Amino acid sequence: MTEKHNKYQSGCPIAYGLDIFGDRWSLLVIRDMAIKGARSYGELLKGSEGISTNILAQRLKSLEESGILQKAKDPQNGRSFIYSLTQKGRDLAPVLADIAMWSAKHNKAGHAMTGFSDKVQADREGVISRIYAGELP
Amino acid sequence: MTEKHNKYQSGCPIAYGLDIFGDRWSLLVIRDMAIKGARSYGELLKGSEGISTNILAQRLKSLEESGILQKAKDPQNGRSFIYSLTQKGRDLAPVLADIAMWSAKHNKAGHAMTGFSDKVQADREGVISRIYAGELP
DNA sequence: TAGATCACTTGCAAAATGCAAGTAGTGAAT
DNA sequence: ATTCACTACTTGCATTTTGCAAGTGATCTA
Repeated sequence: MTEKHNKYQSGCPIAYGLDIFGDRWSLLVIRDMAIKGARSYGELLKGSEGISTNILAQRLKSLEESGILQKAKDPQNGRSFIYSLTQKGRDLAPVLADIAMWSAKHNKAGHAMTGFSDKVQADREGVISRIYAGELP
Repeated sequence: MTEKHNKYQSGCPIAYGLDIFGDRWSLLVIRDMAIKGARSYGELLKGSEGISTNILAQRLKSLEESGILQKAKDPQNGRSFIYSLTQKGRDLAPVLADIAMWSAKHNKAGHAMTGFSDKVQADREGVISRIYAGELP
């Protein structure tokens, strides 16, 4: 795995993160894996608010190259692959948690998927440590 | 201020956040205001890793419409404006802090602007509460 | 009152995105 | 053994967004 994505490299830690997941879809893919337990291409395609298939393929490749996730053959089904977050990917749990808390506070129109916001607000640390451990929050 | 940006509206709290700041530049603008204390168009233009002027203008408008920041005339200088984060914008401090902590852990090549990472690692809560209060971390 | 500042806007090329359709390698059923 | 379906993509092309360079207009400054 090689670090790429250095298009905007500046040494700033915020910019480093954005260089990897600072686009419309990457964090949604990570969310689907971390929070919803999505593991296959098909699940991710259905999960991410209508991401198109070419963009999903591109993001998966890019996130794999950045060490956020890994791809393995499904031993149960030869035509399918299993995507899973690496520790580097699971370490983004606090970011997901804080965005959810921020939205819970500021999105007055929110209604769907409040489950995660609720869990985070009730027990932020517990949610984060479950994601760290590779479990569902 | 009207809530727009509902292009991808799904009700998910993560998607709500990404809808507002899920692009290459918005969080960098917010970072420059929250962490570096940037207040004018010119400072933001110089601060954000080479953002182009049309994109900066666009983002400032969009972030203002989303209630993240506000724009006021500079009473000292009639040709200049003062941009400042609203509480909604300052509430993103934990997100910035966690991205910085994540990068500190995973970006082995990092060197510039480690000051913020160091501060966050030493005293995350202090950094966040100073940003909440509108101070520099 | 001429020149510099500041905050943009405009025009155009280049890149990223979105959509629809197609492909390749299994697996399952006949 | 062959057809059909499933899974994970790839490809082509139109649309949208971005990036760069240059230009505009309203202050301030000398």
